[in-house]
Amino acid sequence: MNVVVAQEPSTAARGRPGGDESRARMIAASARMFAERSFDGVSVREIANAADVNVSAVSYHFGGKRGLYIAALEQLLEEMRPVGGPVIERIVAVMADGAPSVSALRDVACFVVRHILTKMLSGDLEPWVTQTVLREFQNPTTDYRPMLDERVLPLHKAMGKLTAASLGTEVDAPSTVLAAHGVMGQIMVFAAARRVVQEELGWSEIEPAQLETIIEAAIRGVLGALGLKSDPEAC
Amino acid sequence: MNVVVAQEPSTAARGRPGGDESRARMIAASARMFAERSFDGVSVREIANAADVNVSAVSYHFGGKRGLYIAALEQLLEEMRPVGGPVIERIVAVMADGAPSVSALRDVACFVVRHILTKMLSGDLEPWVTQTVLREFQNPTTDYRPMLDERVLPLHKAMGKLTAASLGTEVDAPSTVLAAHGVMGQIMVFAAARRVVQEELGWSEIEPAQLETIIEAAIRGVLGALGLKSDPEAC
DNA sequence: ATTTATAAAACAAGCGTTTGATTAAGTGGC
DNA sequence: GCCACTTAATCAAACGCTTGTTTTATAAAT
Repeated sequence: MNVVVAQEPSTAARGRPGGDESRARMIAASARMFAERSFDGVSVREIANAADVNVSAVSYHFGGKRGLYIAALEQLLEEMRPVGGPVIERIVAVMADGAPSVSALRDVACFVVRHILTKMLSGDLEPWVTQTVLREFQNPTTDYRPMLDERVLPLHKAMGKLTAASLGTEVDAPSTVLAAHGVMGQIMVFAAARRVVQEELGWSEIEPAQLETIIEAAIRGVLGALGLKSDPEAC
Repeated sequence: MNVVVAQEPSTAARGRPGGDESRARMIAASARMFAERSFDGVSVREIANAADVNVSAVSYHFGGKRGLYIAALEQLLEEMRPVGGPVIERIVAVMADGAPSVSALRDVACFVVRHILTKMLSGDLEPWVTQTVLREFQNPTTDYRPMLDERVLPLHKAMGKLTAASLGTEVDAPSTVLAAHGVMGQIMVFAAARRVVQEELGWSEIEPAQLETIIEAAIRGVLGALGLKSDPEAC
């Protein structure tokens, strides 16, 4: 996780410096631990050790363990922005000019699959970031509500528009919403099952060649599910 | 979760009775709690309260919290048997007579989708049972290894056979394995996202009519992804 | 002198497990 | 049939440890 330390404005701050760095280290260390072991599986002392701060720093800077947890989620939310943003923009753009052609729909569908899988499976995002998203998707909680509201559902809305245009159904029809979920399922399953896939195919890492194989398989499936000509080589 | 209490043989046991009932109640209460809040999020005292036993009963009967945890997982494993078993049998059966026809492949694919979704989304399995499976699929752990080895991977192997026959690819080719994952993703996404789907479509419960709508959408998507004629009404 | 941050120590609460006593059953001798 | 003994299960209390938070002192800056 890349954590940006806020640059102070030119007016000098008073007091002992270093709080920004400490807060950043605590957020970075804890975000990963919370993602991997969830809230109760991580102790304040472990976070403090990993972040190289005193154990009381968590209460001092964040008001307590839960405050740090919320701060870490907000950081994750920010990290997720480049995943769905471009997809939504591309889908909205292709719809802007009236009913898009089959060719245009295929191009968008190909882009969607390629972009999301590249973001999720290459080094851009750590695996546990996508794990956190998937867990929230599966079991929505109050804590992660913004993740759902601001990242997942808008992406789903956009996918619904692409699906409606491809299948010739109404955007808000249940069959469209469900088909869009099916399409997302075909993409997200590779994030969810990345370790299982690696084990089954004997891949120690997902290198660019393997990523391309996954993208191609996913494109074929998604085009097929959308009723578009499923020939990924044309992408 | 239906927990069966072992019937004692005709020879009477010595000692105070009731241990079987207490163990069953502890397993049932804890399985759900572990699924919802994972191991560290549940305390022995909470389990004891929910199961109406003394707190020391966990250590007495199971050797401790972790022993109970393992026992609960084994129970879940048993619960999952009727989900994948019939699917594997059906796929194996259709392959037994050489290359199946497209019509036969469609029938099997329809059955697979209908069976799995019916098991997962109707009252047959509690939502948190499927949540546990999905969590293990996403983040395989030592604890859940049998769930993966004995339930999930065999089902995936069978799905790979169906996929290879449908797409005309080699069973063990990476593209087949990945396409099979895509197909499973299209089905499992409805278990994973059941709460999100309910919220989006305004469904308070997934009644039989809604379940049928989901099944139909999933069948259409799966048939499309498998390159089979995607007309679910023919199922 | 003030403000901000850090550190060590302590606190109260909860944790999982153990201990010793009690209860509820069955068994065998008389 | 009654009683003593054995076995299995349950109970309340206690234990040692870990938890998140607070307190007080110290350090580093303006």
